[in-house]
Amino acid sequence: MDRDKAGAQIFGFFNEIGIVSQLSSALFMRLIPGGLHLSHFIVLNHLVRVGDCRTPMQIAAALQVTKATMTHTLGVLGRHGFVEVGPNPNDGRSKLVRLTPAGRSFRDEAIASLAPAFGFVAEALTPAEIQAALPVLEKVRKLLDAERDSPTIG
Amino acid sequence: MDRDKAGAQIFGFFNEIGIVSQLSSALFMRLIPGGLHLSHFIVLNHLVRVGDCRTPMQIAAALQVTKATMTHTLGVLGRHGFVEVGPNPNDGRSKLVRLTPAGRSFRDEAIASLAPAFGFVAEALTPAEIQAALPVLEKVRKLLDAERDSPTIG
DNA sequence: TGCATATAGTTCGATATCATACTAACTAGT
DNA sequence: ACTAGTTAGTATGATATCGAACTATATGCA
Repeated sequence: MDRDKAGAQIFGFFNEIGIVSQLSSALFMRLIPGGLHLSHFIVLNHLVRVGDCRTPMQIAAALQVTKATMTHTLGVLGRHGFVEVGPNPNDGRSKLVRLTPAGRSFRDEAIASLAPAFGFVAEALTPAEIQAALPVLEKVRKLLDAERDSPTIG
Repeated sequence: MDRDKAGAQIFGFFNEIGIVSQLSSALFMRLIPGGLHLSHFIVLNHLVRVGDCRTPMQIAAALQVTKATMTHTLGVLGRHGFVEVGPNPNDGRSKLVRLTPAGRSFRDEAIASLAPAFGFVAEALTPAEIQAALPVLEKVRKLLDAERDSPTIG
């Protein structure tokens, strides 16, 4: 049946994505200095890209983790001196996260030390190959995002 | 610089893969019956696909997790009655994992209940799109596998 | 045979993540 | 104002995963 074949194919597709994600995360964590976890680096990188003075909830939503996880992650980054969490003048329940100079330079150095390993992959891949896969991945991400917000099933 | 641009592009590529992996895992776990973790299901599915009577190490290597994790996962599956772990006649250090009928039918039912949600994505995606992305993902996986076995960096 | 090394699996401690429950503070409707 | 409901963040307990140390078995070499 067509539907079954499509199902099997999409299953293999997600399986492959999961494996690649796992392998790239493992490579990331082997190379990142200071034993920081990938998720910690991602928060630093996010703050650099979108600007700091975000609330924990904003970061958690952007990075698709729970707020409890974000509390934990910000605690780790704070203990490393990479972020500072202060009060939010606009909302007494909330807080504001700011990147410290140490956090910013750690992020920059981490990217520099990671670049060679991932450049190795980038060189083995043609730009055409990346361009073939990226739009599909983005489309899938949007589909999954939509499914998450308004489930068609359960 | 070309190299920097390539690095930025590959970074976005892996970032997108990570997000899709995370979202699809979350969707998976929302729908899988019985509160089983995705990793547990993956082991069941692996045993169905490659046949059982695998050793824990073989499964761990195929699924890219440590043997300690596999010990834990097989314990959970065993407590559910989905697998049985017996001695390995060929190697006294080792064991053999066998799927039980309950494990096999759980896997089948799980796939059936998962199919609609992922079929939703499959229908939004054209086969051409999947065929554009899959070979690239497989190539990246092989590159990362090779990098893991013989690191060019550190 | 006997010993050094390698491998399979387990155990243990640490950490990341989540779900749930809780507190504090904001918001809306009356 | 008050009250009900909502939202931000934290605390707690559970689970998945990993690395390192350990045990038992296997292998290779002298």
